[in-house]
Amino acid sequence: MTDIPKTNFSRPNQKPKPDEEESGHKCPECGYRRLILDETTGDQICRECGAVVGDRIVDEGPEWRAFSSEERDQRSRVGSPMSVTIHDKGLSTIIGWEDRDIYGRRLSSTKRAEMYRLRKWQTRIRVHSSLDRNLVQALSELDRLSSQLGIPRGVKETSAVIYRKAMEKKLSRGRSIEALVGASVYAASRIRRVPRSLDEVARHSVVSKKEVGKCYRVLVTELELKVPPPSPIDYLSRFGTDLQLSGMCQRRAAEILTGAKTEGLTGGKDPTGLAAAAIYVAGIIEGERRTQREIAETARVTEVTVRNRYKELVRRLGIEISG
DNA sequence: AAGACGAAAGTGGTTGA
DNA sequence: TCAACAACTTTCGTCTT
Repeated sequence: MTDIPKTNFSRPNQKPKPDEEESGHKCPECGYRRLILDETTGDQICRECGAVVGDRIVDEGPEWRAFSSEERDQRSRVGSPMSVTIHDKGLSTIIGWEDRDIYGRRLSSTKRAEMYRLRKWQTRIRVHSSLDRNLVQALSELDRLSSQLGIPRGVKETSAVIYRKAMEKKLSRGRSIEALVGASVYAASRIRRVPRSLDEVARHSVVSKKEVGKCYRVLVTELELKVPPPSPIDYLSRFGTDLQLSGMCQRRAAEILTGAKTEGLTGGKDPTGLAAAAIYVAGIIEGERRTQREIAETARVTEVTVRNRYKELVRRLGIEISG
């Protein structure tokens, strides 16, 4: 009756202790070895606590190519590249509150009055409608969620676009910002073929999986989003990186999955489970064996699923494995 | 001792009457 | 709306390396 519950490491939500050997480097914030590189920003993002660490390359966004001096003049940089993830698309200038000029001298009274007027208008214009206030909140939630999920910048931008479209269609009425942002992120990650599962999104959100799912369905139908069915191949690079597998091994896994698809083994099956199984088999073939438990944990499925899928793959594709 | 295996029962989502 | 169903999970005892 009073049995102490046994530790079961196959539980998908079981967190490894800090300092335990995991993939990636150690996060200075939380101690987990869950740092992953966001190629688009060069940031190291912790998949555990969402901390952004490492040397950030300042604003490496598009510096336009110029082929003539006129072009150079026209296109020389002013400020950061425009981004839809900033509520006013990054075009605003913030007027400081101090009544001093850039040299620290006090301003004349007429100048002071002018600055006061400017500031007043700025606050009115910048966040002038409830629509904008909603966006400000949504985009900060988007920031948080996408950094926790380790989502690349491009996907984040797509999420922001989807969210804006949802706002235009007034889909935000009666729905929570968090759920709508979660749904946008989920949709965007699938559209851009770096899928996160509904589970993963919901795990880092304050709203339930059910609600995110409901919002997602609304988004798809109302915005007529073209969302491709998730392919197990899309998961390979993420899982492969987490498990520190070579590119060769990942390619082998992709081959196996392609074979499985032509054999009709993929229908109705959990794509993450299939990807996990393919990685298991590929690991053995390429001499980079990972245990079923390790793979199950990174793919967030159970060992049993990995086993069932890989047995099926081996049997139906006639793959010989040794060891 | 860790990893792999498979049976059996339970769970949540989809489908079709 | 409900039952049947397939896929997946949980749990656990056993075999293999």
